[in-house]
Parts: sequence; structure tokens; C-alpha cells
Amino acid sequence: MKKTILIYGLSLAALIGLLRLIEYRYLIHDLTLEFYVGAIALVFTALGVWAGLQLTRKRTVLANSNFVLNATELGRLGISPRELEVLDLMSCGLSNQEIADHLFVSLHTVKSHTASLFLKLDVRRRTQAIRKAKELQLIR
Amino acid sequence: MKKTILIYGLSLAALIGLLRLIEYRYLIHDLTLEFYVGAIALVFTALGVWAGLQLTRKRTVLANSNFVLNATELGRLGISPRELEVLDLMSCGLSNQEIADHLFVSLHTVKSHTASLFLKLDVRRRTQAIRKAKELQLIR
DNA sequence: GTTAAAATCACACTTTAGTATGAGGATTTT
DNA sequence: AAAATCCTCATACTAAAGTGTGATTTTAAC
Repeated sequence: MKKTILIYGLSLAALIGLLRLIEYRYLIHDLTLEFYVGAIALVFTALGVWAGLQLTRKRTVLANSNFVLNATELGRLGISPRELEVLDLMSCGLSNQEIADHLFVSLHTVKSHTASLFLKLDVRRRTQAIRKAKELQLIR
Repeated sequence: MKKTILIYGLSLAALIGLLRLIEYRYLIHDLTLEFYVGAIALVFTALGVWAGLQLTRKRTVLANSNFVLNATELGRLGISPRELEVLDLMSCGLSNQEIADHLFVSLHTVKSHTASLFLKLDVRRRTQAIRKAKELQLIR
């Protein structure tokens, strides 16, 4: 960030210096206004592109790691809050028993939820459920 | 893309026109070179940033979907090519039997690979293996 | 050409996952 | 109030996953 601004300032100074040099030393006055504008525009467009990418790189990463749940799909499939909770824990690699302990319910209950989930997601295994849920952005 | 270039060209033309206007109509000659350079730089920096983001937006998406395997971690953990293959199929939601059919080997072989994988990844279940492998960028 | 690693297959066993079916209580909607 | 959903728990069963131990064969490295 600081480096970006520094490079930017130096470039600006260098360009001004360069133009002054051209103007005063060689006395070339047939350099048209269009040329000046074009040259400066070119340089600063390039700098702008570069600076823009520098500044937005981190934001992009953050935006990608920010998970937004696809509520539309969730509603369309009719997945309940509790089922989503089970799905999430499932994707963390927990076993049914561990999920049961985590939610303070019985193993049977968890199995009920998973069975219901598999039906709604149209899959036969938890690994498939995880994959599909990620594709549908139901879990991170 | 075409729109970007179009807007760019129009901006350039407009700026040149504006400068000529200032120069010829109001005859303001105490506008220093620095002012010109600064103004043009400012405008085209903004345009550059904008254009850069426009042009790289698709590339960014592609870059994100382009999976690059973390060979370092792969080597560090000592995971063999075949094991990685099993890991990948596993993450697709395939059962051991399905993986065996897919690779034309026996169920025993697949179980060998998975057991070896779990050891190397330090996990106890395939769901955990998938999660960890994704974190380590061993699979997409 | 021996060593080392990888890939393959095998058996026996335990644990976990998934299926089928049913049912009771709580909450919300009609 | 009745219907519908959701959450919960249960039994019994089948299927798959995972563990432990061991062995053979190929392939690559030294």
C-alpha cells in the first residue's frame, strides 16, 4: 500500500521531469498536445491498472472467503434449519455419533436428519451430500 | 470489452477537447504543466483502475476455478500419485467399491490406499480426509 | 542387483453409515 | 380445531467404512 503510493508519486515526478526535459532542452514544439495527453494517459492507465489490481487483490480474497448461504436453494429443497446444522457438522468430518453429542440429541435423531437430507439432496452418501451442498452453496 | 475500449476512446477524445477548450477559449496560460499532467494522470488513473478491474474480473474467476495442486504439501506428507487419485474420487462422493471399479482394482486395494491416506493426513474418516485435503489444496 | 517405495490383493474383524418403518410432542399454518 | 412441518426417539436390519496384519509384484533409485 505505502509502496504503491510511493511508486505512484515517483512515476508522476519522473514523467513531469521528462516532459520538461523534452520541452526545454530540445525545444521541440511540434510535439502536439495530443501526443502529450496520449503519453501521459498511456503511462497512467498502465499504472492505474496495476494499482487497482494491487489494491483490490486482498478484497477479492476476502470476498471469496465470505460465504453467503444460498437461501433460494435451501428453500427450494425444503431443508430445515436443523438439517442444515447437521449438514454443516457432517462437512466438518464429524461422525453421526459426534454430531449427536454436539447437538445433544440421540444418534437416531441424527440418522433421521441425514436420511432426510440425502432424500432432499438426492444423494446416497454423506460424501456426496457434502459435495452437492457445497456446489449449491448451502455450506462453506 | 468492446464497451471498455469505446468508453476509453471517448474519454481520451473528451479530455483532449476539454484541454483545447481551456487553452483557446479562456487563454489561461498560467495553467502549469504540472496541472495538465496531474489532471490527465488523475483521470486516466481512475480509468485504468476501472478498466483493469473490468478486464481481470473474468480472469479472476477463472483463476479461482483453476485449481493448482499444492505439490509441497503433497511431498511433505508423502502421498503417492495413486493415493491422490483415490482421494480425488473420494471427494467426488464415490464409495470404496465405486472407486475400485473406476480404477480397475479390488476393493481391498482401495481400502489399503484409504488407510494409508488417513494415516498420512492424520484423520480417521473420509469426510475428514476430504476436508483436510481441500484445506491443504491437494484436491479441488 | 539389492534396497526402497509403490501398488496390488487378501482375510478377519469392529465400527460406522445408511434404510425402512413407525411414532410422539411441539409449533406453525390454514 | 385440523393439517402440515419439524424435531425427536426407537428397533432392526443391510451395507459400507475402517483396522490390523501380512504378502506379492512391479517400478524406481542407489
